[in-house]
Amino acid sequence: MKLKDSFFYTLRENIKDEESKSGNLLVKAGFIKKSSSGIYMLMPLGFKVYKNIEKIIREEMNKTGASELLMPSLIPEEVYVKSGRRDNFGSDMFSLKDRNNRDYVLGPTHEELFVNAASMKIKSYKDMPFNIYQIANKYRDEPRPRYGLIRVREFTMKDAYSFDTSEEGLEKSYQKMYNAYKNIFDRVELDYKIVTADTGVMGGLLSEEFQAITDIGEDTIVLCKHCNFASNIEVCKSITSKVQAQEEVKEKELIATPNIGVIEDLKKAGFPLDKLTKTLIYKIDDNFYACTIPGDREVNELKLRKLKNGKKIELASKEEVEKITGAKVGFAGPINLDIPIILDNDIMLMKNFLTGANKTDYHYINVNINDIKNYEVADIKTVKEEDLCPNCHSKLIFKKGIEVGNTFKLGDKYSKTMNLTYLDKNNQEKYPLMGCYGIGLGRILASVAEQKNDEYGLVWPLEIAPFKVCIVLLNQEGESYANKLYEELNKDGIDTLLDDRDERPGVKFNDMDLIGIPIRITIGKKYNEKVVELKLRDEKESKEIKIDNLKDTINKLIKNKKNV
RNA sequence: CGGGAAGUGGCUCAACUUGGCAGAGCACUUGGUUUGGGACCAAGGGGUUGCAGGUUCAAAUCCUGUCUUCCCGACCA
Repeated sequence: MKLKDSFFYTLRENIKDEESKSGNLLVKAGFIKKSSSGIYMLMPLGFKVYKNIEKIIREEMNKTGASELLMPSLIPEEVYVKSGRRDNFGSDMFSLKDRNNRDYVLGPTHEELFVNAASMKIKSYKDMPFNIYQIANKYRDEPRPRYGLIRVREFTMKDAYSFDTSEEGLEKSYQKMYNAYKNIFDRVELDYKIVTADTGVMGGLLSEEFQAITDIGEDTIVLCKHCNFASNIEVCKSITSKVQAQEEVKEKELIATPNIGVIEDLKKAGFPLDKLTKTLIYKIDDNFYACTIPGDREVNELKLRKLKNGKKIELASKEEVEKITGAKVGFAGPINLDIPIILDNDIMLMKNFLTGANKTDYHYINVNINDIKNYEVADIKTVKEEDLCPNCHSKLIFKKGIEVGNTFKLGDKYSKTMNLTYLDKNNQEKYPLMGCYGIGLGRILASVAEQKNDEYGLVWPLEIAPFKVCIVLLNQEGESYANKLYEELNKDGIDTLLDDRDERPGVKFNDMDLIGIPIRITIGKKYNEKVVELKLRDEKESKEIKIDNLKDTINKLIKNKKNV
């Protein structure tokens, strides 16, 4: 790209509508432009980065032997009704009608169509394993798009689907993808962690997320300081950090606690925090449960819902709580309740603790497990930082992450609902075992931008940078040399940009810094002495280089960077 | 969906409280001087103030409605 006669622009001021660092920088540097909420145009520079990411993904996918294909975006609604997922997606689906008043949706994900496609081949156990994938747009009407390209409504995703006849086969296919994903995220130089996660609307057996680490991450990921344990907080097992209390068991006692309902107030009233518990009434599908946890903890609704195999979980309303407990909100407790009681496993280690009395303005103190009848014990609380690692019992730390990739072992969930079968060796009808594997291209672009920038702008990793080299032409006598260098580098496959604009040096330097080109060649004052300058975007100082050595140096730089 | 904020040339914002010719900086055009980290001088072009309605002699400004965008939350591969 020669800047003079091409569609290149940058903005000088921050964009009001883009608060996230990546969103702001990408718009300012002319990589993207918002079209409407959660929908963006990819401008030439952004499209180049996008294509570089796409290329890496395609290369790594093809290396695994997967076959690329392309699915439509417009899909009859019926397809999702059949698989039972129409309701799961609800209003997250963009839906529309065709001229004959038939219902269509814009595909939010493509498991169903891939199963349909797979059925073209799958007849016998001999037809597997295989893996098919596409790089295509997905549409999800997010309730709240945000952070530039991070959470959007139209986005490009690479989604792959593997089909196997056995657990071992699925495991093998899964590992292949898992390794390909590691290669991909290593090549784009993302700082990421792989965590175990919830299977969510995908369903299935196992889900692992590839999380880019950044402060604006929407997920909290739990890491261990010592071992390699890593989990999304949603599913992170909580092992107790409490020790069994060693005191004498006392007799429970009803005490008046007028207007002191919430934990904060109980603390202020002088009750020791380690004796406090709280009991929350949850409604899972249509059943109520009382959940008692230590006073300083939070219930993990996902874990609780899964414990009861529920579809929908919500806190009971004020009215429902009052009806169930016979007391105002704030005084619920596990004693004398008519609904199932779930105690967090930490409660089992406590003695002489405090609970609500199911009587307005009263609590029990010195409650012990024996005072509670018909309870169930489970891990229902959310882990905290400094909790113990379920794996090695060191301390846990938290980080924020953006989910840039996700791998699922689906098992036979979709082959069953969509009735995809094959005949095995014994002429028995069986369901193939599936895996599905997604990567968000825009999210990679945005996450890298979010992680790699400085006060001057973006700092792209070499392999996905829109251009690897930029030539800043400051001395008109060097013009023909600049053009020659530009042609030669591009011919050698080194994507190079030439800033031949009639601008002041400061403007050129600032623009090149803003758009984050890794290698900068300045043709300036010393061109007459056959010397140019070379500066790396992520280094402060530039160095002078003889023209004769320039191409060698650039080649070496690119080679070395790749190997690192 | 709940809470908050904002819509004024391409961008960032002022004028709104107290109604009276719609402004500045950046960007753009022309001329000149400049030329190694976002130059300077001069002269220009560009806006039915998100949209609709109302009040008024007069509305960017007051009132009503509506749309859009962002932020916090809820939700979410």
